[in-house]
Amino acid sequence: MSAINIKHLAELLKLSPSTVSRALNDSFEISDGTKKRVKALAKELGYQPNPYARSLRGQKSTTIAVIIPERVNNFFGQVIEGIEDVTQPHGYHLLVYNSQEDVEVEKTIVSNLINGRVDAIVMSVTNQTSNFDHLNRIHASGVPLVFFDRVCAEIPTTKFITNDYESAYLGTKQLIESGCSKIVFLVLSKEVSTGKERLRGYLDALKDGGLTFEENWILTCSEKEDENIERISEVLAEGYSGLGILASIEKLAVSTYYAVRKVGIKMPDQVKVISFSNMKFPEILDPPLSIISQPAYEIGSSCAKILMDHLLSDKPQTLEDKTVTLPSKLSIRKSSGN
Amino acid sequence: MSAINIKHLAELLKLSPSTVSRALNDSFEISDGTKKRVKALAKELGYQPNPYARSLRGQKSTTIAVIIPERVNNFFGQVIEGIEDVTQPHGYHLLVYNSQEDVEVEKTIVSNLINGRVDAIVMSVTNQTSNFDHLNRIHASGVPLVFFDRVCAEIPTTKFITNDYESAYLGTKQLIESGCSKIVFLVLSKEVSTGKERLRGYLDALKDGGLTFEENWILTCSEKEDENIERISEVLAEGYSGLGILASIEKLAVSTYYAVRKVGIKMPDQVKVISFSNMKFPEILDPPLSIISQPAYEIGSSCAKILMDHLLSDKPQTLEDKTVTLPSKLSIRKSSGN
DNA sequence: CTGAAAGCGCTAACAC
DNA sequence: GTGTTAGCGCTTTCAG
Repeated sequence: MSAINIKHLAELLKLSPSTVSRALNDSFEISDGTKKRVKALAKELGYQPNPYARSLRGQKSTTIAVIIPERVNNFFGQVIEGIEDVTQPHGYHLLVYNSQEDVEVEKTIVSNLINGRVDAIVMSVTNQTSNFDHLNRIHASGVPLVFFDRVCAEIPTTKFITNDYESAYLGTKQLIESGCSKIVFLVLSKEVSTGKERLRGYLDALKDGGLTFEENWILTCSEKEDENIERISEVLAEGYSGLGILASIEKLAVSTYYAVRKVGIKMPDQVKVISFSNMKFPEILDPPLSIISQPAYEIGSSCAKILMDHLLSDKPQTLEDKTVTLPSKLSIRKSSGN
Repeated sequence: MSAINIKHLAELLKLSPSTVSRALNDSFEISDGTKKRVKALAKELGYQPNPYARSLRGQKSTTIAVIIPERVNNFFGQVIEGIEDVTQPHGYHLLVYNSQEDVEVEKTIVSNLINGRVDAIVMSVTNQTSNFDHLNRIHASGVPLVFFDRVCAEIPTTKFITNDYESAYLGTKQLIESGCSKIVFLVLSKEVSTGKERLRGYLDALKDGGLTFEENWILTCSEKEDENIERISEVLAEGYSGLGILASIEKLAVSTYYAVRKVGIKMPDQVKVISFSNMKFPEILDPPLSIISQPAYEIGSSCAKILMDHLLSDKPQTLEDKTVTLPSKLSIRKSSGN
């Protein structure tokens, strides 16, 4: 409120505000002597420029928005860490929003970002995002936009994803090779980019592995954990021998563990499990979980690097319409029978 | 950049900017007719007020800073979720910063917040924060400041914590009752408020339980996981019968699980473990982990509520100097021998 | 009920 | 090398 500003400094130094400003910004037209005087006083009084005055004047905010669909999640936490490690040294600030897997919330968030609040947006869309008008509007408004993980093919910009198709293919193949003759695919949304690709990989692996896919092998789950455990339990309770489960989301693997306990069967003897997951300690689960882990930190830092290049460039081109794939890693452990 | 602004709207409507502004803000002195006309056009053109112009003018930012020492962590994720759920409906934005357990980073972050960038700060200090000058400066600058979990007793403001002393006491007591005669306390920092309190609880429980504390029962760990596993392994390898471990941080419990595997001993037979932790699925670890879980979401929402009351008040008082304790919950599972 | 004008704090032409 | 002035987009006196 009563914070110190340039005018105030100028009065104390008997200089004009513009000189003070230039001195603080190391303009070449200011003498070393005044620069020192000005900086000394600024430091002494703990002067910090008002960021919003600067933003208004300079038409940039040194702020980036990050929109994720879920907060309590290792993957997104690591992505943000990657973003922050690249942007913080350049003095950028991060506005972090949680769309809570709700398109309406996503729309609201996005509508707040088209008028200069941020210099760029990094986002992963919700499971439900099938209409892209709000994202098109952002893109049309000229705010640089980068997608990661859950992307929008329709928007021509840079996207960072992982090899979802291939990973799901390999995971499924692994289950088949471990002796599974029925493989259930647990998914939250078949509409979202990652869900689609993982489903494709799963289906192709089934075909190549000589298994005949049946519709009910796909279990579309919800955000309600209890419900999911219940439905997975039903599948487990059928007692099909040679059952495998490919969980496309970590939390569904966790629900499977709970279901296994509920039904009272043995993993991996009676059901084998592989999951997409970025948990830190899959080895200490009972049994140790085979996971496909995404290079979350690298995804975040890559997004940020491309944005920094763009934002710090003298003649910013629009962001290239391309998709960069960073490979995930499959780690086999006991849950899948090995 | 070329975004639509009030002046632009005014020209199109053949009105003055001030009238447009008033209409959009539902001023009582504007006729319903013009209000409708203005709002219609604003909506049609997707007008969004420039937030920084508004901030500059109104001397408030509708933005809150959240500073956490670590990003990939369930506890902090849940806290932020709690904060966001309260602040988002009021139109507040969240700048989230990660101090990475580094006081210097914390200082830098904080110094960027004293000049109007945010209307309030919610923070949990780093493990190393023992000098409070930078926090005092914030407090002196008049920006409302709320601490949670890891607090600064020295700064007279509102703090939300959990019953660290009591929880550690109960956890230790539980280990003693399960037959432990030596209990090792794993801690990252004995300087930080939570570390101090948990240590006190642990020590008092030892005393009341009739165990004679020895200096080497406290194992001060580092941020290096490998090193921690190594040092915990050494303790485990001593083969002390009746060994218990109280981990004051989740990641140290995880390291203990790895150490147990490395050394090849049995949990809970040869070592019993209880940990502070907010992990989502302690039941599916091998063995299921006894945890003291903090009410993270409530802590976050409580911080936010008090700030909202303050910020939305007509005559904001300074935030009361008080500490609110929200109780943690001890859940006993097999890792501690039950 | 509406308009004109000032100013939030900063920077960048434009003077000199 | 330094000062004067204008203006970023908005709200809010003050006029009428």
